[in-house]
Amino acid sequence: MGVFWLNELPSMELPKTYSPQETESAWYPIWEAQGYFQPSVDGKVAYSIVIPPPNVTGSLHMGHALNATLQDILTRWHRMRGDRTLWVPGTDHGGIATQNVVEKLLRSEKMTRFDLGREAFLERMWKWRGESGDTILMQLRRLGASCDWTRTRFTMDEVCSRAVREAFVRLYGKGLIYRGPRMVNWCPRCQTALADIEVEHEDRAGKLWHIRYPLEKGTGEIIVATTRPETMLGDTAVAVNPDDPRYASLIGQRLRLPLTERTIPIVADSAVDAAFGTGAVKVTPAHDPTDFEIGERHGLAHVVVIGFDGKMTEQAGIYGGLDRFDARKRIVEDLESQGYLIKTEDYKLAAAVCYRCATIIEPLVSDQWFMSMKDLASRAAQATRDGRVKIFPASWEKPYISWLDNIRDWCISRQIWWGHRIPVYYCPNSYVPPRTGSKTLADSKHLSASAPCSPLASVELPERCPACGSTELRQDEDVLDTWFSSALWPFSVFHWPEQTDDLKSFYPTNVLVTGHEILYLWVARMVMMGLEFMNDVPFRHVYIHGIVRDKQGKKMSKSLGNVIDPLDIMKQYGTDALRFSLAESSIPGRDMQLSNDSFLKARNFANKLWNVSRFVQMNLADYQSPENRGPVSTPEPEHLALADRWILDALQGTIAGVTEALGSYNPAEASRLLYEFAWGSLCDWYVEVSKVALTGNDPSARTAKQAMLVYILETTLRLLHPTMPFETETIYQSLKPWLATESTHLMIQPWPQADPSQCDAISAEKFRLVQNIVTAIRTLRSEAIIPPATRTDCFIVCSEARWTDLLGDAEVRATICFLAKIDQLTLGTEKDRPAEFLFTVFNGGEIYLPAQDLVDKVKERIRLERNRAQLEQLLTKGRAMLENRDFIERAPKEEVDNRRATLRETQQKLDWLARNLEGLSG
RNA sequence: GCCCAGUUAGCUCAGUUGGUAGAGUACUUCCUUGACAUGGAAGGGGUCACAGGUUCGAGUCCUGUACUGGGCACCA
Repeated sequence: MGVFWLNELPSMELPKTYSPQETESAWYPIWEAQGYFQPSVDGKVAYSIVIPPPNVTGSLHMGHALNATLQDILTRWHRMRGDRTLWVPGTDHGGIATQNVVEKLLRSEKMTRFDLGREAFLERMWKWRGESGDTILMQLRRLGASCDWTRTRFTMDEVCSRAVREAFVRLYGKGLIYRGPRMVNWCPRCQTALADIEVEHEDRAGKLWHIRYPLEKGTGEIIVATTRPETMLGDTAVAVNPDDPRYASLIGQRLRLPLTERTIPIVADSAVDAAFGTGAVKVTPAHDPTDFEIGERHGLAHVVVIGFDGKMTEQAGIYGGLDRFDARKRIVEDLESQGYLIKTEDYKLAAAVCYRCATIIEPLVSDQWFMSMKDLASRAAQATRDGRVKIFPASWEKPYISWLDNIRDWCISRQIWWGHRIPVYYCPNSYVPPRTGSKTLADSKHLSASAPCSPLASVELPERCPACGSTELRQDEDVLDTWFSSALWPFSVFHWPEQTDDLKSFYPTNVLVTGHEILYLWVARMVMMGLEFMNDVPFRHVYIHGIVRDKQGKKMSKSLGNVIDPLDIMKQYGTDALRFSLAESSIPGRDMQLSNDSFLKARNFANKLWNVSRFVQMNLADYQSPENRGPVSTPEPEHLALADRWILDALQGTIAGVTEALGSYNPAEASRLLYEFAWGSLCDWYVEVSKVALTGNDPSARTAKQAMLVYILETTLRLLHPTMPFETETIYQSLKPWLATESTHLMIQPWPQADPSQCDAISAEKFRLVQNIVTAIRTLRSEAIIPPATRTDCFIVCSEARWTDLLGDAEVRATICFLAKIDQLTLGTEKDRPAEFLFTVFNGGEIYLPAQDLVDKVKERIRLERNRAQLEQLLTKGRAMLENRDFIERAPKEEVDNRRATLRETQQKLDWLARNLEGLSG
């Protein structure tokens, strides 16, 4: 339970086993209690992020975990950099999605929302949201999200609601919001209109029915094809292309509409593609957007045969009352039995479905609220064109701008109850829009024209109609699209329209972090609203991350049953491992497939970090941190050994690289660099090398190494903290006795600064040679199957003058001996080489392991022949290149020189090999 | 139909300005040595989807093809 041992045990030893569950639970409340999540008052510049508010429905899924992890990495990083950092959390009421959840609950009680009535239903909604609305926020805490919870918002709290009303009233006043009858996408299941962008297209198997429409007079006929035969009852024309010779003579004549008593005209319209099907189209103005437009052009009547409930209307005659799909079946049967059905084809169609419930959309004419988008959209597009809103990765800019350029007006009214009710009021003398589904187009036009009072848009509940003084005011029944309030989120969270300090300090925010699936639905609209109401963009950067997919590349979804629950991963591998894994997989511009391998890798990395920290700590017992050296002491240059200079150089590269990667929204690169440094450099080499000094009998060398280890580890912890906050904080606490600092928590330590003075390319190259020699010896031992426990002597012939000093250095020699399990290392010339030996080469010379009884001459010969074959291949390739005159003449001189050097090295190695092979046979 | 990505080791994926292809995992061999077997050392394994082109040189740049995924439009 918790990490109380940290506070209770004076030794502060890290437990032997890394168990994330124990170390992760304690820090969050401590950080929060310290007020670290709130913006510091003394930061130089503000840095703010506003969370994409998750719906109050459901709980944290992997997409949320990714989104939140990336935001938290940025937030923690900027906080460490000393910025006045704020991450605002909150939730979205989620409109239709949330209402659907509660309606489902009602259904299990055999009730509908209409049974309850609006008021009781909304009570139910609020109760439900009170019970489960904060679940996801608790889970974000669990993930480590360093949000400022004192600023938590909900899109339907009073602060946000007021902003919604204010925005609506202002837009209405400018004439940018209007109401009117239009053809909209209607979801018969959700019982509401949807915006175009809320309609998804799914490929579904369908049929194309060919139906014969006989001419009213004479014996001719026209064959039309349709995927929705039930709409034929609402046909008011058949259209053909004016240039289609097949039908030229028929234009203006009338057809008998099968199954009805009606006749309909044949009209010519250029929207008809003569090449498709029969070239003749049945026209149903009341039930199809294209037909609606044809109908407008030709003055065709609307015959509404499908109602808002998805059932056939009275106008559908004997089919009235049937569900639209049952009616389709019946109509096809009747057409067939009466000889009107010519043929039926299989047909693949992109069905328009509701993005919330996948029900097939019915295009219907209805009276709705719309928002004019052209002007707002072009300003938004301009903001990206001139760089005020930059999108990362930039490849999303083109589709984003193209969407804005081709925008159509936004249907913002919804016929649901959960949401912001439209702040428009009607008196008895004003036009009242027809209740959806009950009136036709013609009715509402009439009512609108004759009303003496105008509807009243008002932020606060008005007392009376300003025109006629009536106090009998009725509010509009519709609620706003949930994305309307989301669009105001970046400033409504700061109490707009109040000019609060927060609004002034933190708007515009620095970055919006989101997936590309809501780029248009949400991001574009925030930019438009920000420009409109704040006269500035809502964020400078849009960081678009990938969508989490499963191993088959499918989007994770409950219905597919392929979800990986982040809570399970946290339980199994730890939160830090989950975070690291998400960050490391988050390649810019690409969706990610998370596999168990990825979590495993991250968990093992966390474990490695834990253990190297234990190693450092176990070796600090006699170490006193130097005083008055600032928070972390860099060892004095004169005490630095080769390996120290090398790791400092590598650390500088890592600091610079990680900082650059985070700044360019590339957490995968940052994670990769940290993994490589921590594991590949620190653990694999530096720690091993340090054992020589730590176990040796030179106290000053020991102390210097201890200082180095503390410094390197502590810096690594800081670099890793934004990604793995819990583990790094735990380790940091255990390291505090040696830090010579008043520091409290790692979370608020400064981000490491790259220090060019610590770069040391020469030492780096020297150390690489040491690595090269050690690896060569290890390989040799492994190939010759010398057990690790067996120590041997080593004889080196170094033919590069520049390395002889290095290999003469006692410390370097001790290092090589330790790492390669060598007893006695001798430097000499070729003529002194031992008589019996194992042999290999490195980039600067020859390595002999004098090992008389270990040499099996036959095996050794085979081994060396194999090595020779490899080298010869390289040599042939290298020679061919250098014999190519074009290469010599055209390639950069440096490149050619490099090749020459490499070739010389290879040749030399080969010579040595050949000579030793001779020696072996002789 | 248009546009955008992707195609690299058995698997999951990196690869910045063109210069002899990398990681994790899996596999083989050796090792439980006082940080770590959730580990260490070494090794095998790749015509970088295909076909052209540019270039001294292409995984990387250009064109085309195939397949996969995504976005947009049409869909009577």
